[in-house]
Amino acid sequence: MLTIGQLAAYSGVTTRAVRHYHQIGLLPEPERDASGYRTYAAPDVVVLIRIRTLAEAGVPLARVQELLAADDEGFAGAVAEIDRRLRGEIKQLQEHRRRIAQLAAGDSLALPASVTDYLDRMRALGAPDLMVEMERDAWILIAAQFPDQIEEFMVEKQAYLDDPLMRRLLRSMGDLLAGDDESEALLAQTADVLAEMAEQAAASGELDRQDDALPDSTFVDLLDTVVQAAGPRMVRLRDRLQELMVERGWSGIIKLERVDPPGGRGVNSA
Amino acid sequence: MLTIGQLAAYSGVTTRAVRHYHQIGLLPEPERDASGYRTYAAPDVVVLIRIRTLAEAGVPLARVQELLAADDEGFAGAVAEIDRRLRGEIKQLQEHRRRIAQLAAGDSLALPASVTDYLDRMRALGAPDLMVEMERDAWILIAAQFPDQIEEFMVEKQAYLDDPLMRRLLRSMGDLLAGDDESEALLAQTADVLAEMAEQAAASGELDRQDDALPDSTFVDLLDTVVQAAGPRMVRLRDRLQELMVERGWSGIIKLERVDPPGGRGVNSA
DNA sequence: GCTTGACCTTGACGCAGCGTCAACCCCGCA
DNA sequence: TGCGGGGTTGACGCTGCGTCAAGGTCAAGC
Repeated sequence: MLTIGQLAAYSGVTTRAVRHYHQIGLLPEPERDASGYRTYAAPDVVVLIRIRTLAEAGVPLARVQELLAADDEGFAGAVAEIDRRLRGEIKQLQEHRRRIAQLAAGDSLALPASVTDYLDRMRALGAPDLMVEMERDAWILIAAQFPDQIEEFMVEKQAYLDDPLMRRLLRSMGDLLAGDDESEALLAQTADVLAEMAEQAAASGELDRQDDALPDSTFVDLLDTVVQAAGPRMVRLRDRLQELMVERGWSGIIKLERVDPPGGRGVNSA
Repeated sequence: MLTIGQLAAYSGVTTRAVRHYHQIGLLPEPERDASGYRTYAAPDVVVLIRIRTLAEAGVPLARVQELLAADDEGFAGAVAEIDRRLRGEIKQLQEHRRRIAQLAAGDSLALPASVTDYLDRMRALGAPDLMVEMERDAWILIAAQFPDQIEEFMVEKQAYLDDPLMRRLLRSMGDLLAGDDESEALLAQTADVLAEMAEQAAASGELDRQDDALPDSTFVDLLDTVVQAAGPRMVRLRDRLQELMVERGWSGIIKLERVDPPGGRGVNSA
């Protein structure tokens, strides 16, 4: 007669494992001796070695019983299925390796290379850090929402960076954010550039495509909160620019729409 | 402002996952609105997308925080370590596949091919099923205990099967087990064969090697319980044969030892 | 204003396969 | 008889959530 420790030693498992197998009903509870110890004999060792053999081959405990009782045919079928599962798990882990290698290769977290290229170029053209970070967060959201279209978007955006108007805008924004406070003249100048870009976008028909790309108004709201997250100063700046844009006949910043300017035309009505 | 469901949808995870991340402190708990709902904004979506990106690449949640905060160098190091882990898991699964393929290829559970070959040959030579099953279980125990020596043992055992004495023993055992009851004549005949084999083993020095191979007397006891598991009839048979063997100057069956026979010599003293 | 259905809340169990205490009992030896 | 090294049951921990359970809330249609 064997104690649980001896059984475990002969079978090459731990005592904890044996008790676990009892608990899940894989191994029947044996007789107890006078003091409550479980008592085992050779057949238990044999069964336990079989269980261990299967478990070490990756068979889930829940299926071990079935396999122990299976005939040759059933056994072969079950084994084939378990092998399929193992292959699937291996493929998944290999996919994990691929992804993590990509991350290590410099993909900013959650952004494809095309977007990080774009952001790098913005920075190189003098865009202030705060603005680049806002762009980055916005593009993380967009890339998650429209993963299939992100590459087209980037082609378009890269083309924009060649436009002298965009260069001027980036410089203006840089100037605006450089000091602690912003001058009205600088704000007006920035708004002028923005308005001019809006006209150009309207002329090229881009505004219509924008409506297709961003049909979801709540998503636009979400993008808007990126600005809020950038801090109160950025919000104030955005609000001021929006006011100035309305005077120039445009509402919205993320999603532009033509509006009637209040009061006169281009006149400072504040 | 977003609810947890909207946050989850934008980030591509489940609400349950978001709450889980709160629970483990991976994502800070946000403000609540008047009715106790969690309220989120864009930065939460951004962080959550980053978390998902890492998690989908196989980074354990416990390390995600660290990776989000890491600089390029630390990030690369951590990624390398995670890749090592993934490689290890893949290797383990491949090992599982190898083993399960072996099992499917016909290895009886927990026994190498050499032993199943031996058992098959025993059966072919007319050994009764009950005896072969006892042998099988005994060899499962031995193979688990002495995995490195099992092949040598089998070479020796296979040689035995060529011995005419062993053939006679198998036939005798078959005859003994064939009926419901066993005749004294058959028992005596079987004991004679056993005694002759013992003499032969002693002459070839095999008994000494047996002492080296089975130093553990408790292991011999364990092997003995294999007989008990085969049923009361087998136990009775074994006991009777042992008595007869003692008369012929041998004790034990699994581990033979020379003894003084009681009373006369080869005379039926029962 | 009331119902309905979708969404929110906290809390808790479940999964695989045990590892690892904790608190207590039992056995053999000096 | 005391001690040290076993044994026993019970329960929590780990990973990453899924899935009830039992409500409270919100928006919309009647």
